[in-house]
Amino acid sequence: MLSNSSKYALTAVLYLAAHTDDRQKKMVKDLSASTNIPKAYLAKLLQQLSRHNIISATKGPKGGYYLTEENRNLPVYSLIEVIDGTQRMESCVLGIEECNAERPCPLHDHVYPARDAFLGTLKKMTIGDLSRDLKNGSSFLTAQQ
Amino acid sequence: MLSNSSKYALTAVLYLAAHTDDRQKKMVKDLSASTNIPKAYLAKLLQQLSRHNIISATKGPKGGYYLTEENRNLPVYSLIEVIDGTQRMESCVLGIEECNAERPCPLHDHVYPARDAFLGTLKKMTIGDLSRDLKNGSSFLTAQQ
DNA sequence: GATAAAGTATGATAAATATCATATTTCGGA
DNA sequence: TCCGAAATATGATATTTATCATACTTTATC
Repeated sequence: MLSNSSKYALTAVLYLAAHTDDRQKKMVKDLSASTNIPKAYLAKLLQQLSRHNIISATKGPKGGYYLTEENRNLPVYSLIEVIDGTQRMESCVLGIEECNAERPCPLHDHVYPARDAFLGTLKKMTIGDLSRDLKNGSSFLTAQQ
Repeated sequence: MLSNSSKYALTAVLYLAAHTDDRQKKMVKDLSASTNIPKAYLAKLLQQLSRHNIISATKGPKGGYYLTEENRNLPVYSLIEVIDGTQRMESCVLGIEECNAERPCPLHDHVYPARDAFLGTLKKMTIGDLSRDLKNGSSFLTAQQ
């Protein structure tokens, strides 16, 4: 449903949410090792997110990526928007341009309630919200070792 | 959410459901024209579906693609399975292998109810079900001309 | 049975996505 | 103030997905 890029990006950002703040930062290298995401690819994704102010970064020694309080309050969907754009999740399931309640595609009335609930959740939940379970050990980012 | 291929395939099959039966068949060429799906690409998709008995075909003059009663009773999801496989829709939103209720990813509990409802609908509704609205003019496969 | 009209099989090309590599910029600390 | 550690920018390669093309097989009809 999400692109690989979004999956990687979201995983990395949730990791940052659980393990960084203004004083504790993480380098791409370490993030890559912890999340099993290819380093160079991850670097590119993080750069995109940083450019759009979804995450924070400082260069130089002792630098790295991290999340501010502001970053944490962004909805999960804002990250997906930056990486995948809005089209992928929001356009008609059949790809029909002019699909709406007045002129619905055959799937419209049947699947849209569920899909809208799915999207609604992504738009409502923030990065910080999701990281809470991670921090207290009731959710996980990697398979059991 | 669906691949382009699945979107095309589903659109074409719903068109077949509304316009064909054992006696009224449609050639790829006409299907392509009616649905605005590239002809050669559509041909390949229909071949896949035919090979997996999702749709029916007869060769030679007067031949073409069509849906039997049996074809109509297949759930929409069976078509998606053939084209996209099951992975795309059913695997963890974050792509984590071992993600389940006991060891959930951070999104699991929040988005899975909605996603399961979405998938459930695709598995419950049949091609025939969806074609009914099309036939009586209360749903549409193309944008207004 | 010859012919032409259809689907079938297979492979080639194009575009998008995922992945890798490398040079540049910024900045902390000796 | 200079060195190295980090992100940043840019571009190259590989893989997947979408698209096109073409030769082959089956079958209705004359």
